Amino acid sequence: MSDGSDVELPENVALAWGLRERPSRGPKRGLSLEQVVAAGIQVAQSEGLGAVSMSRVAGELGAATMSLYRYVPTKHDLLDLMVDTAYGPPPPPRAPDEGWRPALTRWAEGNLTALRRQPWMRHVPISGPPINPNQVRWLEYGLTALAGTGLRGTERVSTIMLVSGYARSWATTTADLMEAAVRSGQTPDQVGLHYWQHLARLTADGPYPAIHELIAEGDDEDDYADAEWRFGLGRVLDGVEVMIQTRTAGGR
Amino acid sequence: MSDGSDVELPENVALAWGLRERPSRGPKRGLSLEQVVAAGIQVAQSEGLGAVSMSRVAGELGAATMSLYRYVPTKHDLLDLMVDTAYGPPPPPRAPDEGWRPALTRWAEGNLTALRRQPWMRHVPISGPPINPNQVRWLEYGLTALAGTGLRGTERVSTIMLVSGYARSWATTTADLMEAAVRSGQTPDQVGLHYWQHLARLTADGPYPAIHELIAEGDDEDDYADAEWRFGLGRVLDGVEVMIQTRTAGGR
DNA sequence: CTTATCTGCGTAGACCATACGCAGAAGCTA
DNA sequence: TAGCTTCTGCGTATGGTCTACGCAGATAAG
Repeated sequence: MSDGSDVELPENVALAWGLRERPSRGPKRGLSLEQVVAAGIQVAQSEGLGAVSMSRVAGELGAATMSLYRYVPTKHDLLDLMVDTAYGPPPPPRAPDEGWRPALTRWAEGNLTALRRQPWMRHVPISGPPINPNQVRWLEYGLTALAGTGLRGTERVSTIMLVSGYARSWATTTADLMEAAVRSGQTPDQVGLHYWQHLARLTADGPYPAIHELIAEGDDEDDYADAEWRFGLGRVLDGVEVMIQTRTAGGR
Repeated sequence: MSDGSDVELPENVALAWGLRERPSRGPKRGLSLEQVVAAGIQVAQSEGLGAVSMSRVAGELGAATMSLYRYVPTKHDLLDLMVDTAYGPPPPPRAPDEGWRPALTRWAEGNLTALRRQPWMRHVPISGPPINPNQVRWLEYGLTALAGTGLRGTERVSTIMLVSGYARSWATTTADLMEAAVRSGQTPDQVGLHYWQHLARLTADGPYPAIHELIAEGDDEDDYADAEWRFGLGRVLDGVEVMIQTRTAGGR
């Protein structure tokens, strides 16, 4: 019956997958987990993650603070749930006749889009490997993009982590810049300009030749941001391609 | 005298670069910024970032909570300063006769080592582009590794960001796993095993062929962690190499 | 010696997460 | 139908958090 390898699911995971059947004894619940999560997302979206407190979220629902703890074990679990549903489902998976590269590109851009639409998500620390429903769906589609490439299992996983890590860090940096701009009432361009000015001044008297060369070279692109994203992603995928080609060619 | 393009440095940056001369009027200071930062690091290192509160750090120094605000404008600025000094200086820069790839590899591994030595750093959210002294030094050496490769300025910056982002996200995931293990009194291997077991159970009845294939393939490496790190880094650098070679060969 | 300025720091305000326990609602069992 | 069990929302309380404000005393300039 039980083979001993069974370890019961952590509470938060069971919750995320909807595996907690409501008991039939007591009074009916006035709220639902989905409502609580949605209210949390709404607060985060409109006022930032910092505004997400148990009492603020409860207020949004017309409930008392402590009521939320009937739906969620801990605030951090609520945040995890919020991230999972705010991320939403992944973009369409690789089509039968599609190459791995366009599929993985779409997957990466989906990551970026999700993070851009809900920028507060970048401030929720990653609590572990992907285990919640949407996270798992994203993982599935990411792996699907790499099926049949000859990459080993761990390599496929590493590649997915590599790409999503890139999307996250890129989204983070640009969103930080954007928010700094809004805070100071400037355009992002101005903020970027000030950054380089400050950097130039601070490094002026020190041994920073590479930075000076960089500054001297100047930098006035139009579609700067998007080009930079594409560049990084292109490098990552080129690297993956190199490996795939050696696998496909060399056989072994 | 002033050409109008001058924008004064933000307070926290000036502080980080030691550009705030102490005024000569009042009584002598009982502490120094360095001491405050060091105390913060010590608390973070021994009890985790969560234990770093103004009162805890002040206690470490035998001072009152509010005294710290004579040295640091805000708690978040303290955290930024802590990260900058805990990161420490970068590893040796690219030697004259050294290729870009070993130099950048060393740089990436330096990132990883720093993050591993002080794992609490991963929980301090990145507050903007690198502007504090050690951050700038790391940037300098990273760019140095790419000097003379034919890469444009923005491309060099993107590459650096790509590599450091990879190091950060990889360090984060492994440290999370490690801490989860410690918390539950298991070995990291056991935690990893449980993860795959849970994932298998949760996806058992759903449309997750790629995940099932991954699980079926099994995964029992010895030096698993390190191999995975090297794989991702290798992919990134291969991608960079592709671009450098087209630049070097094709001219324009 | 006066005066300006800076120091450490006590107090207080406005939050926060969450442990505990209670009154009442809902269903199960007899 | 009665009683028991279990579950509900949520009030209260504990023990934190950051930091604004302002005061008493120290220091040095004029």
